[in-house]
Amino acid sequence: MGDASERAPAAIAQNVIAPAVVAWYREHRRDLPWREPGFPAWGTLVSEFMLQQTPVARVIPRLAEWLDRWPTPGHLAASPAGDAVRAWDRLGYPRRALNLHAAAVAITERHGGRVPPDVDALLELPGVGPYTARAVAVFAYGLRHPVVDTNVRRVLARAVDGAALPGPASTRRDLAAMEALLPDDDADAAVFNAGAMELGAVVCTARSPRCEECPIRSACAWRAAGYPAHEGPRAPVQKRYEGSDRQARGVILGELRRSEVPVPEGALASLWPDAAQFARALAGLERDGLVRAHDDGWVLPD
DNA sequence: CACACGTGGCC
DNA sequence: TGGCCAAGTGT
Repeated sequence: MGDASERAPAAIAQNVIAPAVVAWYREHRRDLPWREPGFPAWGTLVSEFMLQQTPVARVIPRLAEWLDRWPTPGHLAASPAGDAVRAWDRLGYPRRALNLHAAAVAITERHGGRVPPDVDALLELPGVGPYTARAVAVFAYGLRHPVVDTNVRRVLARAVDGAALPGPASTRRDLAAMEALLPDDDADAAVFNAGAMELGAVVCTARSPRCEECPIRSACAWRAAGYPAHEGPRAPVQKRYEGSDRQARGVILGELRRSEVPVPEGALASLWPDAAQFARALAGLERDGLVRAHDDGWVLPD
């Protein structure tokens, strides 16, 4: 008896949620650069790197500059990694720039300069995890995979689980939950993935969701339950940034980005009041490959 | 699995 | 003001 009673809810959800999200997306999608027809797979990969934890609005101008300067993986691979870190500017988490450069080198050396379409090959690239690999496979190549980001996790938590917010992320469970809703057709599946992300980004938002505008409100388990408040473990609160090691790293790297010549360690140290913390931050940057020791001080990597 | 990892905008 | 949040990944 398990089969029918367990499969039925998923089948119903797939028949209701996906078509509604797809129809809504076709009507309401934002015009974003990476959604333009003919946008290259390389552009998709670059945009996904930039979008890892950085808001869309801040990514758009940097992405355009980046692709103008490095229109293919080969172009980026031929530049020093430090140039990538500089061009990354203030997008945050600068090791993403380093990873993107390393990915460009790997693509050039192992994939003939073409961004690979398979999830497994993408996962082997530095800085590419479960989200980015599937996003590229789906949005750049139209393959059928579930794509789960923070927006999708929230939509699923509400619409399917009836919870205000997602619990702790579990890649395996989250992918299975999205897979259960995914249309069979490749193209429909890709649009549904994009639509679920878009829905979470503009309607089913973390704070003040606009449920009146939601295309799946009639199927939403959270709504049916009366919008219960979040219970259970809260996501770990981000540590204070002021005075943190992260801020110290940011100050050091900012100075090196700005300079075309090696910066003496003393000059860097003068930028941070706590000497021990400065030393820790600099050592961490060196360990991450974001800075390199030079005869006359410190520089960005080659 | 928990935590480190930048930066800026919003309420 | 200060906490929360943003198309995650690596360890």
